[in-house]
Amino acid sequence: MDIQSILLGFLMRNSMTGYDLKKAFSISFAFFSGLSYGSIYPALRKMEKNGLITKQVEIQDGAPNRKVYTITETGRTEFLNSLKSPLSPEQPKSTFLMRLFFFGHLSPQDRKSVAQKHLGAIKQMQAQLQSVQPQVAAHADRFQYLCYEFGLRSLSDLARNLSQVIDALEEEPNVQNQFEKIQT
Amino acid sequence: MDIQSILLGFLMRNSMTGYDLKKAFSISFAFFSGLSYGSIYPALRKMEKNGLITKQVEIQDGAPNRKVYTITETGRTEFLNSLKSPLSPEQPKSTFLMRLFFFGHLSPQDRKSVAQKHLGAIKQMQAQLQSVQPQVAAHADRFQYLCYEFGLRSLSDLARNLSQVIDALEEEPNVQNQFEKIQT
DNA sequence: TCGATCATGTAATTGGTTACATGATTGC
DNA sequence: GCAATCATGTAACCAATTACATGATCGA
Repeated sequence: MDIQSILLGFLMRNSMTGYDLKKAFSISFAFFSGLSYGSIYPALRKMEKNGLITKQVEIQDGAPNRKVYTITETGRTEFLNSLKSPLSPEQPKSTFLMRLFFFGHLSPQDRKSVAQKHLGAIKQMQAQLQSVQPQVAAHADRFQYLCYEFGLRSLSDLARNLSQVIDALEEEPNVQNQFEKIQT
Repeated sequence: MDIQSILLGFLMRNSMTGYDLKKAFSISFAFFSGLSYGSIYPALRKMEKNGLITKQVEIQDGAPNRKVYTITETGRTEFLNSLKSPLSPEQPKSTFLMRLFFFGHLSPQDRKSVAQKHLGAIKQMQAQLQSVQPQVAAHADRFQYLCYEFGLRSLSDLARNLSQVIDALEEEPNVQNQFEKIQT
């Protein structure tokens, strides 16, 4: 989903300034995307030029004038089409996967350490996401709450998947271990 | 993992040309990353300048001269450090998640259709990945095979997770359904 | 008085992709 | 005779980030 569709999506509900938009998805969208002013303002300008949104300027004293953007009918149609358009296939491009690929170059201890640290980080994210449950429940609509649950499940799936890798690492084809097995 | 570390990782085993490198990860790395010449050649040049690799030129007749790159001791150290460096936290930035966030703007039928099509695409990827199992088993080392299994599990986790969303969509708070429930 | 909030925007940089340019050799 | 493989590279472009620039007002 490109920046344009995301901005349109938020503007479907309310007219907003670029500043408001940034805040809006810093709150509810933070988990999957973080957009900066450097991409928002140019995008808004382009969308206005293309007739997807209109601008009303509110003159202000101290601060720069507020530019409130409102979605047009064209914009609404465009957004709804983009929502129904085929999803690009998602690649499981995990940062961990690339490391694992080269794990043969690390010592068994280093492998375990890297993997375990990563698992720790994931569990921390999980805990953090769980802790915001009340806020999400209070503000999200039904589908946004499904998003939240989907995200939580993704994280626990990832944790489980990683744990299985760690288990496999433990079963190191290790001379010492084999010896011990015979001994006991 | 940046392009530099990936290239170094492949050069750890063999000296190679840019062309070889592209082939190497078109085969084994395809699942998580696709790099183009437009990024490989400049990267190699930069790495040579930084002393991570050295170049031997093999004069050729027809084709452009082969430039075989070999990793240096500095390069090896750099690579091993990057392998042990902390992993950047991975965001579950799913293309589907962003759609779901705005599902309130679609009709129940459109929602189900979008979600189900996506599930279909994922199952297809799964089948395709399963079908290359023999080739992977033949060429991958132990850790690369763990990668493969990790990837497969990620896909089935994703499929299961999506199915749960679809189930939740079925339980549409729908007047018709409620009426039917009372009737039966 | 100091930091946060409101509010806009640009410039430099990053990290890539795609398309273009060249051209011999080998196998079908 | 035509496509694929070998082999290099550049130029244009894209989508985004980060840092910079400006400046008032309000609450602790």
